[in-house]
Amino acid sequence: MTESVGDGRDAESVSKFVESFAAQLVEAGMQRMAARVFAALLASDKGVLTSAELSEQLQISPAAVSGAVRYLAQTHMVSREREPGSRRERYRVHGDQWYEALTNREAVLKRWEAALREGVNSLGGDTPAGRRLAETLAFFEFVEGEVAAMMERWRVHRERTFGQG
Amino acid sequence: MTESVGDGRDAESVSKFVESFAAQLVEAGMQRMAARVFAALLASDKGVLTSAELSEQLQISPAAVSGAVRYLAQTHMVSREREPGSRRERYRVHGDQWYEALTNREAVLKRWEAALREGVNSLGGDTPAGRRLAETLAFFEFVEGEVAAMMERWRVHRERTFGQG
DNA sequence: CCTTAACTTCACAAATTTCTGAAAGAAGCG
DNA sequence: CGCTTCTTTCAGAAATTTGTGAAGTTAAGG
Repeated sequence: MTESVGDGRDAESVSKFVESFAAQLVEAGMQRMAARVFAALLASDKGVLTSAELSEQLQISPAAVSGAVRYLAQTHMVSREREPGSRRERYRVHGDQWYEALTNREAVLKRWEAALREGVNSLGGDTPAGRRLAETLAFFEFVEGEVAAMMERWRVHRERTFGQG
Repeated sequence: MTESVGDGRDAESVSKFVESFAAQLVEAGMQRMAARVFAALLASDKGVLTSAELSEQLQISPAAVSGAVRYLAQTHMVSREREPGSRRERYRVHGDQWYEALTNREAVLKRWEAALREGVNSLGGDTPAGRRLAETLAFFEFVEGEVAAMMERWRVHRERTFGQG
């Protein structure tokens, strides 16, 4: 029998996964603590952990958990719940919702598009640079539409492969 | 008539675009100098600038240009050329190639997938957490395939909209 | 209401990243 | 071949980011 994290899983394996997956997320630009918290939730039994559990499992201060969760909630990677009749908060990864958060990046795309649109206007759509910016803008607009369709196909594919989990 | 950058475009407008677009890229995780260099190339007349031009236009040291270009070349966002018979190097954005660089991120996805696969193995595919990781892995594999198809559709769409630029 | 458990905010110390000037390294040109 | 011009590397100063302890805030439970 292996040592347990409290819910019966192998603490060593969990930690190893959490750290290596988090490292990849960090490399892709996510804040370190946010990445670790997210990975820990992914690897948890129910996809739910309390602030205290995260603090202990990851060996970080409650302040760090708070900051990480704020970021993750803002970007819709996790949701926060309050158990009724308790001041203990629980954080959850919701399969369906974080895929979208990860791929959509609506807000980011929108801001890129805004900057490009301004560029096209001020440089003029009839200059070589203006045309290049316009084409880039068109690319992002295209991608935006495609991603929506792709997520729909994923939902279908997922249903078929995993049943309605 | 507006002041010029040397090739006849309005220096003020160009700079404004470069800085605001670069700022968005930085927010999305790109290094600041790399983002500025890339934006400057996008907004340049021919999509080509020399090291010296970048250095002067962005008010940064040759060393900073060197570092930024190294990053951009590694990630295939720009290509470097050397004019034959000169030790002056030129850097170029190649419409077609940087779209792919931006969307593909093959290497990144592959590493995420590797970390997830290890997680599934060590936690066991029959545990709740293992199943969650397996589903996440399936999602990335799905996305990987979709992106390739999407880029193909973009090429067609682009051809129709902009002609064979 | 008052106590107390839990989360959040804040100021600061530590670590990391970023950019520069200077020196070293290529490569054309005489 | 050495000179000159351009690029890269490197060590360090400066700025930014990160995580913590401590104080502050909110709300449950007596």
